[in-house]
Amino acid sequence: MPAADGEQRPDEWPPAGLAARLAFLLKHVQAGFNAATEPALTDVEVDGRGYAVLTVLAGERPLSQHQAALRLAVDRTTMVALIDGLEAKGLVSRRPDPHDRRRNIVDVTTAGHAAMKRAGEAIEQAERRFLAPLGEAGARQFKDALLTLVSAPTPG
Amino acid sequence: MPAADGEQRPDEWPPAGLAARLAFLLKHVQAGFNAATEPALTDVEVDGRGYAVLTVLAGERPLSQHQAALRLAVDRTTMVALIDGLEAKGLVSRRPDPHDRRRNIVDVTTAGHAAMKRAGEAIEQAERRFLAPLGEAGARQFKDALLTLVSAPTPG
DNA sequence: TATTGTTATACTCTATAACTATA
DNA sequence: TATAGTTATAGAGTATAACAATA
Repeated sequence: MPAADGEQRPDEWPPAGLAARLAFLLKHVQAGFNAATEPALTDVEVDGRGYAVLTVLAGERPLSQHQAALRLAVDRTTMVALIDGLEAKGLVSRRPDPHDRRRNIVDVTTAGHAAMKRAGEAIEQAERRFLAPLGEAGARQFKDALLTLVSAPTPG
Repeated sequence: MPAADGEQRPDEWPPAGLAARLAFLLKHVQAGFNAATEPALTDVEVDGRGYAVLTVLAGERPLSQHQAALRLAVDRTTMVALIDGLEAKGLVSRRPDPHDRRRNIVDVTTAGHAAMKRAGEAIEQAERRFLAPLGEAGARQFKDALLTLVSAPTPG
């Protein structure tokens, strides 16, 4: 993505031939939302990824690194760095699973819960602003559609 | 994205805390659609990106590399490699702009038009399959919503 | 001076392979 | 043998900086 914001748009946006292409639309909606969310999280200790990790860890406990990785659909090697980052900020802590010492159980600290709450508020506000062009009912339908596709068996 | 397909999903998918988070939904819908599209394009000479470049070049002529880059919202340095790839396959050709010799005008060759047509058919079929869980009206509404967001002024 | 194409370079994100320790 | 965490490494994708040619 090229500066997504600072970059000027051509006269015709989106280009006529791609205005109905799902891949193009998804890519740029995602880029637009990420660009809109980033500044909203500058005051918080976590970015969108960190928020997602905290949310999964806080939602279902206790969770090992690998279990959290499965729920987020990221590789367990990716999870290592994510947890490292959160742990360095004191937002989570690792401890060995007493029942299976191969595993690290990851707990969300008090500071982690606080950061998650603040990030969540900023994110939800960013979502409302971003989805405003759809209207309230339209935004709800849009999210429902996304959820349907994400939940769909194989293809989604 | 971790093998998106081969990877097993956890019991709860998407995780409860993220089922309403736009970034998470967009990321995984996009990943799912890309995974669904890729095999559909194995027989064609272009991938999704190449198809998008061809479509923009064929839709509004003549276009320089930089103009095409603006329409696709990619950097002009990125466009160089994209055109290189298409040119190596004989799908586009570069020629200097007679009115401004700093510019390369990029033409879609006959082979390029043929590849674009075949890719377009495969992609549209993949879209229909992927969006099937929404129903016909739902799929149309979903695409309309994406287009609205992509077209929105600054935030999208 | 500014713009276009190009190259070299670097950065982000994430996966694969291989190692250690546990099971 | 298989799994969890870790590390090192590599690949994809894309950006920034700098240069040559042209305007």
